[in-house]
Amino acid sequence: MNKPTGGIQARHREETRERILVAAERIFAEYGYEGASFGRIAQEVNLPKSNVVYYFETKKALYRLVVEDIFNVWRRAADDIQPDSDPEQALGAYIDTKLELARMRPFGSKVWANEIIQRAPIVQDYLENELREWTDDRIAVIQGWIADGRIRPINPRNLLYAIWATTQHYADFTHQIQTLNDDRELSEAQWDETKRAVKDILINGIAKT
Amino acid sequence: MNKPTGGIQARHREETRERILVAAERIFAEYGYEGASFGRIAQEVNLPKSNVVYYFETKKALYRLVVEDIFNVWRRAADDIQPDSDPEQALGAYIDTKLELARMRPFGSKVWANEIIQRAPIVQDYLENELREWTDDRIAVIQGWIADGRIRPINPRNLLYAIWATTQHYADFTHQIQTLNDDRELSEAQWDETKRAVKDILINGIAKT
DNA sequence: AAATTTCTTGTACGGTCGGTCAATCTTTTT
DNA sequence: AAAAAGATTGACCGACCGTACAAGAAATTT
Repeated sequence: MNKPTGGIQARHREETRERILVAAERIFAEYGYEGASFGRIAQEVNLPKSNVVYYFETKKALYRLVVEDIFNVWRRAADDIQPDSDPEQALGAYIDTKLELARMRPFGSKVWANEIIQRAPIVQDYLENELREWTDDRIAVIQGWIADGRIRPINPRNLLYAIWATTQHYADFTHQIQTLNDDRELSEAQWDETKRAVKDILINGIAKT
Repeated sequence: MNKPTGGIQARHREETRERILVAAERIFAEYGYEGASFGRIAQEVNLPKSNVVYYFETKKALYRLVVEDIFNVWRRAADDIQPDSDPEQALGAYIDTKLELARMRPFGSKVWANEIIQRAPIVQDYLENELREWTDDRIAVIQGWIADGRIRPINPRNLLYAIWATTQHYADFTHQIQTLNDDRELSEAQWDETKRAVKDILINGIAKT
């Protein structure tokens, strides 16, 4: 299906689609599903509205691609949570990666948050299948760590939620955090400190004494 | 300004305003600011659209009242965080109250989340003033606890964010949590377990060893 | 180079929305 | 009971939105 480079047209097509997807992620994040419009997205990428429609057919289809993408990125971030990993190391790396994603892909996170807040009208099937399965797997791993006495017996589900909540907070609530940081973006040093502190708080909560 | 009971009209007025506000909180939460409409809110309370408009003039004004309300409820929840409180007790009570609010007022939390995600187009002044001041006060208290060696030296700001993120997650992501709970609401027992687990994870992260 | 496919773009349409307005009804004030 | 103030409601308007469509331009295939 994938011609090596494709003709001029095929290459251009992919570039344009990608540009639109990036813009759409931002617009959906900042205006919500209803508030976002083809018009605004088109303006963002300097194309006529009808051209954007040509590439993605419907608003819903475009939105779905954006939501699925961030979900898959997050899923990959937890690949290292395995039965034979060192718990503190694996969870620490997971937190680091999630925070890195909060920084680099804040709009995707916001779109996801919006979708869930509104009861997943578009991607409920994703939750029922991929997310549920994936979550149960991770919980089983953590359960195993507890059974082996490698971490304190905390509720794995609530631990996972705490990690998701805390890491995604730095994406979804960026604006609030910046306002409380004298309206300035977090500096490199502040991000490092955040990673340190989040791991400190969450992982200290599970480590064997 | 407050006549004891007011006439029939005044009492009815307050009742109607309150009914509309409750409905609006839900509709704004589930559809977002743009997705919510006077029409939908009116339908919810069984009134003609023009009557709802009569009471609140503009959509923005109605929305603002909803957002300010949840903010004030949250603010009151932290009254016990004082220099001479016992840190673990005070933070534990704060977490309990925030989780109770996540359960009882999930829509308010969702509206707030939406507003922040979209960069606070309506209540930015609130963030710059009330929120900033209030937050700095709480941070100063926690800083004091650390200076007195009553808790481990964690970054107070990140601790506060972790508490907000984790507690509000149970409101904002209710739908995801329910989906991962076999599409069922959390039971009384599960809420108790959640309170226990969240305090366990977060407070264990700060306690002196 | 002719035929075909893909892309670009302006126009138009049916629908919804926030908000206005005037007519009517109800309550309160005088 | 007359007058004034407040509440209810349906009709309406201009703006915007998602989407369909047609016609031409560009690239690809034959």
